[in-house]
Amino acid sequence: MRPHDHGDCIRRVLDEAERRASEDRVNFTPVRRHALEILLESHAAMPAYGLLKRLDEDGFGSQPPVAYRALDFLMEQGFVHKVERLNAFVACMYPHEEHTPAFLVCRNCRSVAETCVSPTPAALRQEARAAGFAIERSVMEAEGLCCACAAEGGASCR
Amino acid sequence: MRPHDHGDCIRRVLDEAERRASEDRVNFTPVRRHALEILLESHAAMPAYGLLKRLDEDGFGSQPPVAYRALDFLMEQGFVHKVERLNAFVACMYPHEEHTPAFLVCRNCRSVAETCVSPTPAALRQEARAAGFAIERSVMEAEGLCCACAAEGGASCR
DNA sequence: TACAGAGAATTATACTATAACATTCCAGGG
DNA sequence: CCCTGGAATGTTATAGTATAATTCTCTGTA
Repeated sequence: MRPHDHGDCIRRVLDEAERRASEDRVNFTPVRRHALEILLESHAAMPAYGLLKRLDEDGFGSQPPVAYRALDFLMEQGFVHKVERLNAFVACMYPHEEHTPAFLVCRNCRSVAETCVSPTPAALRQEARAAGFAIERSVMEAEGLCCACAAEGGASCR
Repeated sequence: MRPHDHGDCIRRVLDEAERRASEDRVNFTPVRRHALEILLESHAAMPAYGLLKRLDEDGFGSQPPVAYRALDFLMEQGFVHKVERLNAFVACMYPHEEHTPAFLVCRNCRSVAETCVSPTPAALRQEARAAGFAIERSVMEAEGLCCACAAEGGASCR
């Protein structure tokens, strides 16, 4: 992850989410909003039970469905992606555009850099067409070492 | 998945795995081999506990590590991939070549068509370079409807 | 024989996710 | 005003996925 004004980056995404939610007339309830805020705090992927713990601490309830419902909503709206490789979740950095998310997942610090590979790479589209397969969504996940962790020889970067 | 001579397809992959294993002097033990055979029986993704059940029925033990150890080995050797989206495993159709696996996962029948998108798509490689991220492995997963299921209007194809 | 290393067995537990059903709350129609 | 239907939430229970930790058992070799 490159250095950036994280406060600004949070605000920008949150504003966009707010705008989109009211535009689409979907119910951006407190628990949903707070879940998004928590995920926006860092660019690391957060497991569902980590999110649940935070939500519980902040008074939103302690049972798994609390977290999973919020996550389902946020994913449907495209505000959050699941990083399958980690069974964990990250706030989307590009909530304003249709895209095929791609993740650079650091195996050391679990930071996740999201980038758009848009649209689906031609090679895959072509394979799908040849097989008569109708792609509805797709994702790419790459695992490796982020810049910071590589610099520290694999030690933690946080 | 297109129709194909599945018996031949199994034999081909199994032979190749056998050859590679003896070449690399890795220990292709009975449980490991049998796990691969089970996964080769179909192109659908099999969950770890489904594999475990089969291994148990065939007398290889009933505890989770039985399956996970075999799977770890097979994945290390590149004979098997994990389909993260499904938390399930498929035998690799291209064990003879270095590749970035890509999966076309049918959301209806769970069949998995593997294809190579080789090497990592340029767009992602470039993003990674820009971020100073060192990719060690990557995978693509697309979800949608396979040919057969689409033809049946979304009903089961098996 | 003694030892080292790989693989396997065993036991226990941690983590991830969903099913199923009850309750609350609020907007829109009668 | 009531009531009703849907969305959201609360609650309890359980299903499914994965790994930790320890011990055992071979087998090849010094």
